[in-house]
Amino acid sequence: MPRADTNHPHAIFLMGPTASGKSGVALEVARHLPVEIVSVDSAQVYRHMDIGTAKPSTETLAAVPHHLIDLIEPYERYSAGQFRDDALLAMREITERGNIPLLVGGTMLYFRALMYGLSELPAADNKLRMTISSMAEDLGWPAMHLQLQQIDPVSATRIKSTDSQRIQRALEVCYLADKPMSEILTKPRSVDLPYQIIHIALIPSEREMLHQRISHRFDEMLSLGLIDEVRSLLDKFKLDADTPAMRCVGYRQVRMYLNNEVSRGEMRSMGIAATRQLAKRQLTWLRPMQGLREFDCLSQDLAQQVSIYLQAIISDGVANSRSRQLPDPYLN
RNA sequence: GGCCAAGUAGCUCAGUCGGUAGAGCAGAGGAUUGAAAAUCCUUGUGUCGGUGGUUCGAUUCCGCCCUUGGCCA
Repeated sequence: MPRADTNHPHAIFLMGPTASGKSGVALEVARHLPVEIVSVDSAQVYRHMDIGTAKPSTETLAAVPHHLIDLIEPYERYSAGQFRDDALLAMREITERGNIPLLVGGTMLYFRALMYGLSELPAADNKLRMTISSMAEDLGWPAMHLQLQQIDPVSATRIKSTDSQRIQRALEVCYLADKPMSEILTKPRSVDLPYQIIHIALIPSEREMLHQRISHRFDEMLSLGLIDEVRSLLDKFKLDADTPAMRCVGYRQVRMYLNNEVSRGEMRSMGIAATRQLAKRQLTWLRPMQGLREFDCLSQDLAQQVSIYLQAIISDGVANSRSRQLPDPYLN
């Protein structure tokens, strides 16, 4: 469990589902506190993917320092482990400048990786993944699950035989490490997060309202030229359906439309539905977290509320004590 | 106005040779360790358009009406 030392500098975690207004809140906070923003977003790391990822405008990026945006090309791959390294480095540099790191985003696995660390698992290996995928194509994933059962029964019990992605990862880890993945997971993780963290969550009091915002926002993206953005992406890079970048919400559906797999109307409703489902999964991460300060993202003066709250805590010098008591979700 | 087809879950539709019904999608809940905006799990009671008739029993068969398509005038 991360131990908070009051000598440690502050850092702010601003978490919330898509379309909850995180960016607006962050900007308001930046007007009152010496913060630099660290994006916690697995889609905004891609260059050339601006409209569909709701990336901050160039003016905003110029006005307030932002980090971990536009890191890689759309054919490249990012990861939770890479994020953890990048974020810790950015945070250190920010505090060395005398500023406060403000981590803003909706990729909850990344937040978890920061808060609780990651086990020392081997990184992804493209060649091995391709080998496993082509084997799975011949034999089917249930057979691959059986294979996992041979080499790592503990993981095979935990992972469903239908969960292709986790079966692949587990096999990959077992082969690369030459031991069962489950064995590595039992070793203690090093959690080195030398900050007093202030946890904030933006939660909608009414789901229906968030849904309305989501569909408005998707239409807005379309009118800002999302389709052209995806088209030029596909022209430039030859991305197939299962590259990580093309699995992003919106991009996947527009790609299907450009491929004549669905009509424009279907593309729109599928994109909106995918965004709603994303928001639901993000809320599922947030719900059981203890020690969060929650704000209703539908309230009119949300940005002011959060900003005032943060100014009060930071001038006190001590983060709220509850935020130090987050239980480790990996221990049960 | 006449003929034909269709009206079943929020949507698209299956089905019941008469014993009150089930898929996909959407929605809801959950899981989540280097792809995570990913991947996966759980979750289906609805005047079967209305009304009258036949029948022990009608969403199912018959009559009439309503609505929506299409064709003919």
